[in-house]
Amino acid sequence: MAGCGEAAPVRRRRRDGEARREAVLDAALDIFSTVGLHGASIDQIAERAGLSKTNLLYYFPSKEELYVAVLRRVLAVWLDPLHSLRADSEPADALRHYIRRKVGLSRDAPQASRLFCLEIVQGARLLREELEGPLRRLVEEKAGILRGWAAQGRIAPHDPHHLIFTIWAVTQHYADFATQVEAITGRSLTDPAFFEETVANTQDLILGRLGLL
Amino acid sequence: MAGCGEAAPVRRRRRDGEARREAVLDAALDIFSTVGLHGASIDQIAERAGLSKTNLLYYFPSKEELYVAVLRRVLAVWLDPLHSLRADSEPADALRHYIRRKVGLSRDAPQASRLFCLEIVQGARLLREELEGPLRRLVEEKAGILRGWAAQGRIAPHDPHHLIFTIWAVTQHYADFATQVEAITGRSLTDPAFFEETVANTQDLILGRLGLL
DNA sequence: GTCTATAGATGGATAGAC
DNA sequence: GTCTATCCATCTATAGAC
Repeated sequence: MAGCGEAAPVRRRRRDGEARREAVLDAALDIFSTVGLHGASIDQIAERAGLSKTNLLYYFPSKEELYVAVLRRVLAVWLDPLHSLRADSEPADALRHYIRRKVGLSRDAPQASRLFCLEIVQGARLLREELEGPLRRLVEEKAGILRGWAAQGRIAPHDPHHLIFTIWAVTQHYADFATQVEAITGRSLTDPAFFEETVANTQDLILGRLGLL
Repeated sequence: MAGCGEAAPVRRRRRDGEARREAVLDAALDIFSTVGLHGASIDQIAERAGLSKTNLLYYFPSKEELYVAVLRRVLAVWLDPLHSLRADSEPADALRHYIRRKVGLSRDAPQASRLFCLEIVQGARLLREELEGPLRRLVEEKAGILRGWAAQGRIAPHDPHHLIFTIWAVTQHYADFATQVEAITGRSLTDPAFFEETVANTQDLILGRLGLL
């Protein structure tokens, strides 16, 4: 056991493997969100990430496991803004802020939104437990806050589930259906004026519904 | 050339071939809307339609042409309700009716909505001309009607594009994200009470925004 | 960790008989 | 119009050298 150290392989920067995994996840998001799970090939993803197919399979054991890894990452980002709805906030401010963040995500992470959309539309085979467990609980908690505000007369009576779905539907539409929005209006969220219009329109819609305008 | 008639092949009911094509299109909609273009195999579609793979390829020359045929059929259904927005209607009635029809489509033809969604989310490679041509013109016409109503003071000032996108986003959400809606609420549009709630909620949202409540 | 080579399976599409 | 047989491309995943 003497003489260890000399024969050791070149040591790259620590966490280099982690960076490589991240690169693969980024590339996979790109591709999966454009052509779906079945339309993507490992080869294609590997090429975009700058490594070989075989090498990619060293980091992720199968295409499906890579896909799920990307999905989990996306879901975390996607759920994050909802946490900012707190019982002790001013309802109008909190909702304005939430809507702005959601539209911001549609602008800054449209691929994440699209991948999530593809998975849900196709039945969420690989995400079902996440939806029925953590997501359901989170929505229930936030619905409780909305009901509380309504009971205190701070916002108009309404169905909190439908309200939340409405916010999701409208804000994500500008990412998921960006192709259509652009075909019809010639504009997209990367245009700052269009972004602000979209935020304002959605805020007016929701706050109006709750008697906050 | 004498004696014709005896040797002729058994003549099936007229338009039998057409019925066969329809069966294939139905099966293809089922499958494509669940697993996407690339996730579907001709074999699978043929089996569901009750014929062989080779035979299917007799009716449709390739998988992609079959896919496009299904898409065109879907788009026609999808656009139809918008035609009912007419300048000579009463704004509140016309919008209520339009929203009810759209939610009705989400209940009765969710697969069509999902297939359309999948195609748009993935960039509408095979539908782009349809979007930039006919759809864009149709929306422009209806936006004109909304602007007219606003100019006459019959509805509040607003951006007609965003208004139309909002209606689409919310109504289609209940078809496209039905999995998520069901995971969270345990309910779906096939439940008549939930259907009516959804219609009423969307109508209130839109009519409220236009000062019609 | 990265490579070459290849196994093993699927699936789109065609040829040609009936 | 429908069938059998088959070709050929693609793609996932593994084996094994370095």
